[in-house]
Amino acid sequence: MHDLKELRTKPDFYKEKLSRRDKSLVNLIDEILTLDKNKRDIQTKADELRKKKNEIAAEVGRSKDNPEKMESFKQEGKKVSEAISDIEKQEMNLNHELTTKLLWVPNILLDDVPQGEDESKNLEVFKWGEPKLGKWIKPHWDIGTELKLLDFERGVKVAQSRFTVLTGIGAKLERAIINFFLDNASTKGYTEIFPPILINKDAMTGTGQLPKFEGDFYKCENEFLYLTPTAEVSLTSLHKDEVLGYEELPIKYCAYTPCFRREAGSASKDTRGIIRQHQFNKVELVKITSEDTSNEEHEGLTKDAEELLQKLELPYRKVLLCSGDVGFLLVNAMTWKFGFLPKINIGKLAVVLILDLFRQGE
RNA sequence: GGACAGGUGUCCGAGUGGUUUAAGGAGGCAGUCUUGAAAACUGUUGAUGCCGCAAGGUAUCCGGGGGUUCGAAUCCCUCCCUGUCCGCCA
Repeated sequence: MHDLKELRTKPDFYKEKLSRRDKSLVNLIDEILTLDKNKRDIQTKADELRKKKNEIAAEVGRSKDNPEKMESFKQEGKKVSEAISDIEKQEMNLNHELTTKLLWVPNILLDDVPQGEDESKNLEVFKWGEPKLGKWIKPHWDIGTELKLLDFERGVKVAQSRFTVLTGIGAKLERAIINFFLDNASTKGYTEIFPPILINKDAMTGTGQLPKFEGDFYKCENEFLYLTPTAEVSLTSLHKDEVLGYEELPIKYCAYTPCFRREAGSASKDTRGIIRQHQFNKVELVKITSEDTSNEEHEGLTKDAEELLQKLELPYRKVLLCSGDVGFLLVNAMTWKFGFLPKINIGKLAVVLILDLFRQGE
């Protein structure tokens, strides 16, 4: 969540930066500023009333020996309390509306993000290897089924469509890749973490997943827990509410978790095969850095991840996403387009500014 | 799932409805003493919002939320968390 005070002090800066994503965000900022003004007015009024309440309550205490006087103070106090209760309701509504709106303000993009509305303006920055095309080309769902690596029907039997069962070599391959990624990360100095798979609401909100993506997650009934959509949530929340010294940075974490997404609203998109699953496995790399080393740490992280593709001899193109294509939480994003299937992202790498999650230490 | 005990400031810890301030201690900071340090003594020391040019004022904060009351850390309800014991069980 953005700092309201910052936003109040330099609204034009925010408007300019945010309109790179979407012009309508300017209006959102204006709405927030108006709400903020109202909230502060109401709060001042409420403070005055509460002061009066405190004074009257003290008078009641002092007039113990005088029942008549005491009674009259009590009556007065009652009236003030009622007025406070009214105004506090307004205060609460305004506050609620204000934080909700604030949570809907996306992160500010870094300057190097190319301007553009859709993926046609994305910028290819690097290319590695050449895809080898042959007559034997088949879609992965055919190969997977024929070699008995993937079983789509039985996934439905156990769960639902878009839950796929990996069998035999397929299961072993999945496990091997996870191990390969984790081991590689360990040699690069990332501390391996095995986090909880269920995540509480605070962590989900702190990392910006909520309220924007509510509906995209699986949620436990009668519990305030969500199935993790990405290990990023738990890894960055590990240090929630902590003050970190510069000497502790950068902190480097890696984690394997299964990830769960409802993929609501994307019913007809990339449904075939294992591209867009409700449950998938991911090895996540996270660095917590100071602002001044952020860029070089990001570059290092990119390299660490890219090395895996090269070791696996997978040709790829590295693409910098444009302003219209960068996700809500991200300040910039690099994505790897895999082989000759231009539509498929095999990974996305981004600088994520988690505002409100860390306080800056001295 | 059941029973009990807890959750108070940077930390420890007192506080079962009221007189201006959440007692006291530790730690931190400043000072006195000392060649210097330690000890001792004295003083000081929270966060956040709002108003104000400022000095300052004011409100909120005792796990979260709600309620009772003129007044709540304190009483009631509810949820979360921690500990101990019991039951159940992949």
